[in-house]
Order: sequence, then C-alpha cells, then structure tokens
Amino acid sequence: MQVGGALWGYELTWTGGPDDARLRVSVPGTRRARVLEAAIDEARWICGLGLDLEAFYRGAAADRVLAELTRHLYGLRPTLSPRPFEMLITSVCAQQVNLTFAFTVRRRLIQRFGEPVSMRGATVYAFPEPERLARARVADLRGLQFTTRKAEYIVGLAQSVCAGAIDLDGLAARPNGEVIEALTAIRGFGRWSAEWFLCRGLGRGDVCPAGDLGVRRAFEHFYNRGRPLSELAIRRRAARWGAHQNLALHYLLAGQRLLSGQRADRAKAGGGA
DNA sequence: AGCCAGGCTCTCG
DNA sequence: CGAGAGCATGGC
Repeated sequence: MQVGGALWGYELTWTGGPDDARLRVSVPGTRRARVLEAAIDEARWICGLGLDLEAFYRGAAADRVLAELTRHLYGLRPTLSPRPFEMLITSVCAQQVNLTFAFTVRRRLIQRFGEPVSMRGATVYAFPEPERLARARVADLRGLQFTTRKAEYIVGLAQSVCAGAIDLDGLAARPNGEVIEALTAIRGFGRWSAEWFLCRGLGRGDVCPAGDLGVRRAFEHFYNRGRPLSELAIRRRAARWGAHQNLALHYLLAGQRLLSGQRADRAKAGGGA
C-alpha cells in the first residue's frame, strides 16, 4: 500500500463467524493515523465490505440454485482488486491459461518488478507501478514465461498509462459501457478483461463476464444439466439478477469449486482399487 | 503424448 | 460483421 509516496505492508486477520465477523488490520511499524486509515480503506475495498449481501440474499431466495448456494456459502464476498492497473495486468496473466499457471507468472512479475517492503522481518512486494513496467523489456517478461504477445500488452499498457494516454483512475466515475469501450480500445484487452475489470476492479454489480470459461461452465452445470449454453443465453439469465449479477456469479463459481473439491475427496476416499 | 486452459489479435470471406 | 487460425506456455 502506498501512502504519500511511502510503501507500507499490512496484515489482515478475520475473526468470528459469518454473523459476527470482524476484520483486523495491522500496519507494523507505524501508528500514524493517515497510514492506518488508508490501510483500513484498502482492506474494506479488497474484502468487498461495501457490497450489499443482504439485498443479494433477498433476491437470491427466488432462484432455486442461488437459494441453495447462499446457504452453503453464507457470508462469502468476492475479493476486489485494490488498483485498476493491478487488475488489468492480472487479467493479462490469466488470459487463455490455467489459473495455476496464471498465478505463477503473476507472482514472478511481482517479485521481479515490484518494490520490496520488509514487514516483521519478512519481505513482501508491492505490485509494480506502471512507471516500472513501462521500462521493462519484452525479453525480460518472456523470461518469466509470458508469451511475446502478453509481454507487449503489459509494457504497452504501462507506457500508455505513463504517457497519460489512458486515465485508469478516471474509469471509476464512468458508466459500464464507456469503461468497456475505453478498455477494449487498448491492445490486449477485450470484452472478457473489461467485464472482469468492472466486476473485480470497480465492484460493479450489474455485470456478467459471460464469455469467461469458468462462468460458462458454472452456468451450464447449475442451469442446464451440464449441457452447452450460449453466451447470449447466459447474459439473458444473468440480466434477471440486475444489480446482483456480480455477487451471483461469484457464488456460482464458488459453488463449482465446492463441488470439485467434493469430487476430489470422493476420488481420494474411493481410490486404491 | 496430446489436449486443455477464467483470451486476444489478425485475417479473410 | 462472424468465423477461423495463430499464439506459446504449463498442467495434467
């Protein structure tokens, strides 16, 4: 986290259950109010505390699938990205590759180009600023196992931001359609990236990245007995949830993970024949 | 070994 | 426009 040009590491700790949950934020090494308040603000944002779960649950009761999932996942909130640049670079990492690999190359990028910050004797890294990645070479990023294309997207975005050609911070004040239009005009960023940006970068509720592979699988599983669904069909169904599409699809995705976890457990228990 | 992975760009009809 | 090829790599 950056406050007045200085970097601070912070820790988050959850205590209590879904109904009396408390989030504790600590910033080792300072008691300055300005820093602590910034950490609290960022923590609230990252953990999605501003999202209206109660309103979502009221609407979800009318949907057979969501009614079931919200019982199992009561209290779950999507994680939001602290900064627009970080969100966009992260989505480049996840384009077209499995998520395990996506997080691996993202971690390499952060450790290679991010600023180290020591905290309680350990070293954590701030996500790289545009200024740093604008100076990065495509060859260096290739060494981290980015494809040439993705390396170009990353450096290109960073350079555009530094040149003032794109105002990422200004996107928060603009309607969905304009945000999608602005982002898809940037090389390397299509509708998928723009819609996830709205969901996880800006916390917009009335968006559904229907082209996403995981979203599509979740809709097909829960609403079509595992048979294919067109992107349009998914958009139409999601549109009925109005301002709660973002929350709804996060519950669907989390529901899928619960099920695949159960399948893995069963396989482990039944294996050995 | 070969198919798949939380896409995007470019080209061509 | 809509469809299709190419990208380039790790995971399983």
